[in-house]
Amino acid sequence: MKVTINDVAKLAGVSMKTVSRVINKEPSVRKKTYDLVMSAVNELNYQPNIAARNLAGTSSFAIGLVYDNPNAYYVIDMQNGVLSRCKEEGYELVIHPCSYHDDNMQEEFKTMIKRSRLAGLVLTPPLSEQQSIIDMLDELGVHYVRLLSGRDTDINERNNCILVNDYAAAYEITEHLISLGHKRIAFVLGDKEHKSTSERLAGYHKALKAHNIERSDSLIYEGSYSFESGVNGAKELLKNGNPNNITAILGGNDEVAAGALFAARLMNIDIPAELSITGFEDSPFSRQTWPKLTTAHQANNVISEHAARLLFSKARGSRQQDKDVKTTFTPSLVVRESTGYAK
Amino acid sequence: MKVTINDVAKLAGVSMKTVSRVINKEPSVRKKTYDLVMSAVNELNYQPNIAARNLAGTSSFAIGLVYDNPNAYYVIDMQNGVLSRCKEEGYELVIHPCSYHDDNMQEEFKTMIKRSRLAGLVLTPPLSEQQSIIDMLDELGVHYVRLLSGRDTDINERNNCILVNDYAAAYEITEHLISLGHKRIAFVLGDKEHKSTSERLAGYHKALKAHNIERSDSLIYEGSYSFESGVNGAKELLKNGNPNNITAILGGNDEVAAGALFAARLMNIDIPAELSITGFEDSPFSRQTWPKLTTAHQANNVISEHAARLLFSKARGSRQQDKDVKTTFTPSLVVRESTGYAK
DNA sequence: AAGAAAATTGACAGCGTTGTCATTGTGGCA
DNA sequence: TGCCACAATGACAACGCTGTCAATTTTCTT
Repeated sequence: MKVTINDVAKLAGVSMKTVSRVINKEPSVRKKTYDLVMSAVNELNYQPNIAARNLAGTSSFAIGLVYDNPNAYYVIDMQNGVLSRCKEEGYELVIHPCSYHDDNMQEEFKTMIKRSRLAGLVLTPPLSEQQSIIDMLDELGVHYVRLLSGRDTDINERNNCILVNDYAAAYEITEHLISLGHKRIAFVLGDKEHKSTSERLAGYHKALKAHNIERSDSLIYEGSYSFESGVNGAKELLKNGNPNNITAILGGNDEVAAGALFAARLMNIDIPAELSITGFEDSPFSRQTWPKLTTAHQANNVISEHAARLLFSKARGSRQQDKDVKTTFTPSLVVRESTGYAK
Repeated sequence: MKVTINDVAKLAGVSMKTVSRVINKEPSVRKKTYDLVMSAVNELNYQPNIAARNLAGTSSFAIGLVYDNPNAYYVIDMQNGVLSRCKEEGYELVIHPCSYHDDNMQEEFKTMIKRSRLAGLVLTPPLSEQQSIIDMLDELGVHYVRLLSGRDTDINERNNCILVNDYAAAYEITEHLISLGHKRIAFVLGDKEHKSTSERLAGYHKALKAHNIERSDSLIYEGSYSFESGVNGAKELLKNGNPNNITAILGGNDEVAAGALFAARLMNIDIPAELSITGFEDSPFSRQTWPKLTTAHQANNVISEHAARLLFSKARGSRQQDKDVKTTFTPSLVVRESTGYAK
């Protein structure tokens, strides 16, 4: 019933170890032997036993994805990207959502790492930006790759990071609004624990400056990456008859923008005639509002796939830094119906 | 560095096997011995090696969640529910999205099952409703629990199913609309491959009949569980000046309802003054549209947690059918702003 | 063509648990 | 008290693979 490595070895007429070499794609196996073994593998439909490999080998055949993010679309994209790479490599994916607010999270996290002896971890914001976590992983000697908001110049982040250039993207979005004649542009920020928040804010400031538009703190609402925050932010910014003459609102992400849209509707404000709104990320969200959102496209599944790629190439030993691993991504502007000329 | 079962045994002054018994909660260990071992476990902060347990034991310490569902909120809820149970039991969760359209999916699926020797599987619709999959799993002798749309009376579905009574929920939703005076109630159906679609339709029919309202095929749009389908369905149903005098639309789920809402807005139809719309599932979606959706609340995370519960209780050997496993769930009506009196 | 170096393969001992079965301890009953 | 049944524990061999290192074969030198 169960086919083991011995059965394959017997059929191929080689030693068990040689079969092991073949399935692990180790070098120094003659082509002829390789083919011989592979045909035996196929004939018997052999599936290596993961548990045995984990036990005998130094590293395991599973990687972990760690996140603390309430945004379902984001998480699913991340999972799918990493998963597609895992499939390719014959690894399993263990998902590990956790809450960074939780005090004993870190301890629990450590336990789980030690238990499962994962081959590596993909960390997403904001955990990827938390120094204490990084330190712990370094101490434990675990391979990991961090997904971060950052610019090309941030290469001091060693070589285990995938950077998303929110700064440039925010610049582009802001400039788009400016080009439509907007000058009083508000910003509903995301969680301040996320580096993306400060990066996006910095990009926005930079664009304002480049076009000689004065910045004002009264245009900034410090919120979080949620629909509710978008609602509250817009309400706050526009209350009392919009004293700041805001003509456009940058949403920290698509959810926030959708929330702002919602609030605008409650206040009978027409989008985009009276107010322009933009999102960030281009999640399905941005196509399911009315009107559809102008946003910055960020292919989270592609990004996370590259994160996994980088992780595997690191875990395999840094023989070669895979060239097809792209380590910097810049979201690009997608113009839809939620932005228009300033009134 | 690494603490093994031997270290614990030595410290506790018992044999390795006894420690094994304790950590596996096997009966027939004296209380005194148990405490002795446990204190050694705690002192050394011992973590059993999962790989070794998998290899030596008959079943592994991970379960799988299988889904083919584009709805991110749904998937995340499912994952989180199962995950919370896994944490409790010290198991890992391996996620396995797959596409039932894909021809070699089944083969690939089989391979992965054999590879990872999972302790069990939680299957979600529509895969849980696909006979060929069930047959394959039976043949492989894998434990599984199915999440299905069905009624209490469907107990012929052996005892490894968790039922969601969409029939009753659709009845309730439809009755809600009828009580508001609606008589021309349209229905944008979900994918026909999903049993929930026919169940929801049946509940709707039943409610119409109970209130002597004639049914009409011209009020039914056969779509799928997506936003786009909701848009198209509503457009189709209401086109040419709404010849069927539709005053309410049942969305197959919240996404569909959101799509219908979107379409209505494009057609300048006021919700709920001119048209009532309802969703299904009470996903975050239903609170992020304007107006918010009347829907049927379905706690997917709770449901999936119970599915995992059931799976564990089965896998442990059917000693006792855990009484705290609830196997039937009926979504309940949540009235929000998208429904109103018929005009 | 012999000898050395390099490439390829194999033998064998773990990896850290659990299953099996044998051994020891404990309490009940005649 | 002595014997038996049964509960509690232990010894030891798997589980299916990989790491190590030694043996063999091939290739290259001169």
